[in-house]
Amino acid sequence: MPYRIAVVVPTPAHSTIGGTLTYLSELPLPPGTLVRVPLGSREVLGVVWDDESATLPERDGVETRPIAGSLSGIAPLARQWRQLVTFSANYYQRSVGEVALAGLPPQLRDLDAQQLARRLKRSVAETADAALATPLSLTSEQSGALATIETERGPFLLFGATGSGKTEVYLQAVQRMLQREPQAQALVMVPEINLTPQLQERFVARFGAGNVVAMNSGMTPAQRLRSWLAAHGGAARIVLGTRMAVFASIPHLRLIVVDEEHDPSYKQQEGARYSARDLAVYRAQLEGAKVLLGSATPSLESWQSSEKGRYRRVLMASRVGSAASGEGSFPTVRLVDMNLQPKNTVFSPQLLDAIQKRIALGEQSLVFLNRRGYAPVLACTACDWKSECPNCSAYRVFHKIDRSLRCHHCGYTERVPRACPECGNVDIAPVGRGTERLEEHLGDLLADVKQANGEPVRIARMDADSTRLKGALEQQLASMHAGDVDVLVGTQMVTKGHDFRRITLVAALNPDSALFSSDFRAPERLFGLLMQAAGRAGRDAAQAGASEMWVQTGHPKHPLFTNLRRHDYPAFAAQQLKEREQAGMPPFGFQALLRAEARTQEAAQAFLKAASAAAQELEGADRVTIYSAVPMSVQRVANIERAQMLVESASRTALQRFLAAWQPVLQATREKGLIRWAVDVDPLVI
DNA sequence: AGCACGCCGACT
DNA sequence: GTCGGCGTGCTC
Repeated sequence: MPYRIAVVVPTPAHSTIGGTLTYLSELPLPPGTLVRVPLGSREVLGVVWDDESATLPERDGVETRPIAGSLSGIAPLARQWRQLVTFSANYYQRSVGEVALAGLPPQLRDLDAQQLARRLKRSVAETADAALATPLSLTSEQSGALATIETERGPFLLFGATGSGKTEVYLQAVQRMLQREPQAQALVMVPEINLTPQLQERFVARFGAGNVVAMNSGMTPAQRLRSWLAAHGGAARIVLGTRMAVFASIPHLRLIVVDEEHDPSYKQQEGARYSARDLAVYRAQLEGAKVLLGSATPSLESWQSSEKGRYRRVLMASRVGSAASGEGSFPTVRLVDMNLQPKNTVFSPQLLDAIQKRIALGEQSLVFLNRRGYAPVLACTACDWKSECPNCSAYRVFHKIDRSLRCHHCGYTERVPRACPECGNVDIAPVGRGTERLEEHLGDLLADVKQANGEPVRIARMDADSTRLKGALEQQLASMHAGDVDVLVGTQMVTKGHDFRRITLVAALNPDSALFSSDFRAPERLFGLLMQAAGRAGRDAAQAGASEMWVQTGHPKHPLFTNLRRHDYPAFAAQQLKEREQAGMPPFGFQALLRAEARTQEAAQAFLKAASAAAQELEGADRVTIYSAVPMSVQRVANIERAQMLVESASRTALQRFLAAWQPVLQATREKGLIRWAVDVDPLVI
């Protein structure tokens, strides 16, 4: 007598299958069991789900089919994991099956029963521990932070300056928890895949390779399966990964660490657009685990939560190794008023002079500019031709190294034409500058400058282009550490995490665009970026007081810089939060975006307008504001037109209710030429 | 998302 | 006369 079971299958959000499907099974399978089921003409991986009201009605004419098999070697996924998936699917407006299957390693789908059994056996076999590094001794601030984390409930916002030793706090918080509970597991998340190797090294040195597994998108399918099985089986005590790791199956999860919690990389930007940081807080609550968010410049959302007491703020103000917690242990911020410089000055004489002094001292400088390539546009000097991308509403960037024009949106690349394609004029010139041109320009400016030993100055560049090849990043980092570079030019990539001990000067050349951006989060990002960049200078406490952060700006009196100068994040946050509150912006208001992609801009907007009109009829529509449909800032990418529409509410619950009611309406809305649409809840970029 | 079914152009 | 373009629609 077969049992009827509810199963979630991988279907995208707006297919008509949002809930569970009913299958037949000879055995009663508990929720969380992995099963293979027939779906249409193919066989897919599914998860047995809690049979509640979400099950789609079994319709006449559609026969209920038996499951094809179950993955009996793998323990069912825990109730808390299923709850996390269900919550995420509902909150971010996707199907449960899509979120569930996206959270599982892809190989689980592809391997047959024997292959899986082999992998399982192998994952159990290995646990050999090398000698473990001993914990570092702690500053009183670090000990205090640990004590708070031990004794209170959280969530915790570890507000720690760069260099204050947050990583050691994570390590010891994990260590204490693992020692206290023999089965306990920890999840440690980092924003970028680039940052995993160095953190992994530290965790492996402390806890042994057998206890630590990594999870990020750079791993091979086989590695991912291995890590997943080790975490799911409980053998891996520590899971270290990027945002996807928030969905890892960790049955005895007791502690979650979110490092650099303000980092926008925690927001997934395709498929289910979840915030791994927000889900970490939710998951901790589900599992009864502690959660620790760490940052020197927290997101204003988290900061506001700590102001209101929803999060417990833990402060670590001073750098490890500094004599006292005085201002002197942070780099001095020097603002250069570019209004006083000749127009189009790239390096002010003061900054150039300061860099030369550092070179003479044998110290390193870091110049950062958030734009890669040689020049963002190439233009004809005779007619109005510019290097537009034929497929996107954007300019192709000039890369001098391989004389190419590259579109950074769709990847379309061509060799630079010899002459203007419009008028034949041979004089086509770069406009503006990126890191390549900056490196070249700096080379000219410092051509006659020598190091103390009489050798010429060594300038290097580090950005997504220079580190594309495998091993290139590691090599560049190594030459920085070895002192083989005097001045490093780079994009924001260089400001993240890397521990450059010899840098004593950091310069931001032109950060002004963020001050007056239409994106209300631009100042928050800029402040974080500059604080991070400043944190690169003087990581060695001995030099910290003598190091400098230079900012060239046309607005030296701007409050953002005033607060930067004082290293005063709380004052910056207070000022920003006041503005946000007055404008009803997050975290005081809640937002969602409806995005549409279509053949034509008209079709994309027509869909949004129809959705808007239909929304007026819905219950709860009076508690949200729906703005007009507008083209996205880059309106066309790869010949697809894009438009979006903002929905706002003063209440998160009201917004959620509205979105849930809107979903079926959106699914029913057809528009000729529409390619796809998606809802982005709590969008980071508007 | 896949994968089918379904109706109109250039080829063995 | 068929192979194949990708437009709509379904999957327990």
